Amino acid sequence: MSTITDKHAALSHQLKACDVRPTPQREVVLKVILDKRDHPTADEIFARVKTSMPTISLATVYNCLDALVQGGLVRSVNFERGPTRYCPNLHPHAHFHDEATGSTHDIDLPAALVGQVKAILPAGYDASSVEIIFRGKASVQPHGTN
Amino acid sequence: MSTITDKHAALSHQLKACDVRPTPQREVVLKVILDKRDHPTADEIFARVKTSMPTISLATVYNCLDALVQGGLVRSVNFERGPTRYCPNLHPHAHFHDEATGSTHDIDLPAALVGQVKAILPAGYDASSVEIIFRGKASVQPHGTN
DNA sequence: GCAGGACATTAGAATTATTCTAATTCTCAC
DNA sequence: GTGAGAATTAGAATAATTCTAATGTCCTGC
Repeated sequence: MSTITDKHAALSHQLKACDVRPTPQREVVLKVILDKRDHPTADEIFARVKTSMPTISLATVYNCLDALVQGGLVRSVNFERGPTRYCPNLHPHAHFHDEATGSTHDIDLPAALVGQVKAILPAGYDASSVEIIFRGKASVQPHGTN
Repeated sequence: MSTITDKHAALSHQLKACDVRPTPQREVVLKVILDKRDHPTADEIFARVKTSMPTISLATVYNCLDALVQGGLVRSVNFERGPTRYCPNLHPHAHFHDEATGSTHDIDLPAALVGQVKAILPAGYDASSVEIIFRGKASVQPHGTN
């Protein structure tokens, strides 16, 4: 039982399940996002992927990320003027952007609150998604991630 | 009573009240944001300002916008990968981004809901601001703005 | 009323993030 | 195994924003 092969098979399977055609590049991109769940930018992902796949190009990283977002395997988040960041947490959650450190924390979002927030929309508005972003100062570390 | 002078005096006063040193450029930038409250980008603001002040530079528009945001006279909003947009609505409100038309609608935010949303933050998190962004389809026009 | 220092403006270059292009290569269904 | 469609690649192109350095403007203290 090769661990490498198992991981590969698992990732490949996960991609297929989401209608994303599995390729080595997509598997590695997904893997690095899952491995270090710290909301990396495309550039950071590119750097990490290059260590195990030095021939990958930045354009491919962008393409893979788009495919993964489309397939619902990762979420993209944007803060202010900064570059897009990617997040493997698929539970409904808000983001807290720590202004002091620049780090991003996931905040669990109770289903009830999502309903209440969507309820403020007047008739005629049909929201497919809601994004809640806090900005401020955190005196705790993100739980296991960043 | 010159209308032009009155408007100028009013804008100048508004800037001073917010600790933003009044300059002709800042007044015109603020004026165009207040006149057409449609969440314009810096480029759009630049184009509008140039009609009344053809010598202004884009860098100045960015500087003025930063000053106005600092002074709390306008809010900046970011959607996905798009350019930053500016909003003169100072009441607490969420944004609805219509995916079909690309237009942005302000959604009034009840104070109670803001409290409930902030209440989901665990101890150790101190949010200075919350931004709520909906994405979806609107079958109504924004009320007077866009 | 005016000199001086701090702050604002300008044009253009530079930077950053992202997308596009066109040629090559890979994946999967048959 | 083959072929059609999709993915990858490197590099150029674009878009949004910031930086730089020179010049101009505002307002305080005299």
